Amino acid sequence: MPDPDVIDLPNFLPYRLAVATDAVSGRLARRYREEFDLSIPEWRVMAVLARFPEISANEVAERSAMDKVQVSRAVAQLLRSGHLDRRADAADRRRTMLSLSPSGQEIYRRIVPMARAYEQDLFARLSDREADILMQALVRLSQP
Amino acid sequence: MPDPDVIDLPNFLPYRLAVATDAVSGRLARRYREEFDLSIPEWRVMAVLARFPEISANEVAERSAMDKVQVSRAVAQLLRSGHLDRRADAADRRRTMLSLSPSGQEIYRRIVPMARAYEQDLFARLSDREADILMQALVRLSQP
DNA sequence: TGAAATTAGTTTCAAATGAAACTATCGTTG
DNA sequence: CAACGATAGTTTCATTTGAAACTAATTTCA
Repeated sequence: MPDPDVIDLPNFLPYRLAVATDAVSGRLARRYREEFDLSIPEWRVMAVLARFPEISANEVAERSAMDKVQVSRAVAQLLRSGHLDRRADAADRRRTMLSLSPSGQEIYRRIVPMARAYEQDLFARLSDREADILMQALVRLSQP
Repeated sequence: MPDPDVIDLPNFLPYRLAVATDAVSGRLARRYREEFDLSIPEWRVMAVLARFPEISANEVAERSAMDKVQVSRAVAQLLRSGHLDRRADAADRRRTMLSLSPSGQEIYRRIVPMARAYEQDLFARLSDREADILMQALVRLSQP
């Protein structure tokens, strides 16, 4: 019977969640880095732009759970490595419209199977029902 | 029906996990900081020492999913703020035995109800069965 | 209209983090 | 027992990250 005055870290939800994310993100980050020389923020930007081409940096931020500073830095790096194209918005010259360059599309095309396979590897540890409940629980925990 | 060539970030498990952890840890970190002026690594060290008094820094690292550098830095800070006591191990003078100081115990005693209440707040978003499945799923995802 | 407030995005500076090197002590074995 | 390797913990240095300040363009509204 657990002592109510002492917290058992391995059973403490925020800790367990952080440990799981460290493990899952860590392995994935290593693959992005080794196989594609991308950081996770860079990958997120590419993933958003693959799904929503020609959007602004701010819209990328909204769709990737990153702030505008993170996006700005990831975009700068992706421009350096040639995976992104950027053009000024004629209607509002503060905004810049972003999209994957041909090289970015090519890399993205190669990332997708790896990312899917990795995700499948994770889901293989769970039954379908457990996976559903997990995904839904994570959404609930994300709410403010 | 989902496009197999495009990944939908909000439904991608590693992303959803990272977003949930950011939310959960972020809110908690803010409270530790505001109410107790502690970082999460410092809190982890204290939580481990409350449960396992008089252990070495290495043992703290093993029990807190941190590496020895993180533990060393957190311990240094906790010594500065007076929440930890440290004494050399007579048998092995490389090791130092750590424990919560009276002030550390006092802080810990005040943290526990806050941390439990916060965790309860999270679990309140889930049914008991969902919570069980979530906790178990997180353990499975943490495995190498 | 035009000054003030807002928005998009970047840069700066300080603090946090990670990897590798380092110090000190201990254990092992020739 | 002396040299060598292993272990506990710290420090250094480079990179990453976060918060705030900044620039440039746009919108608001007196």
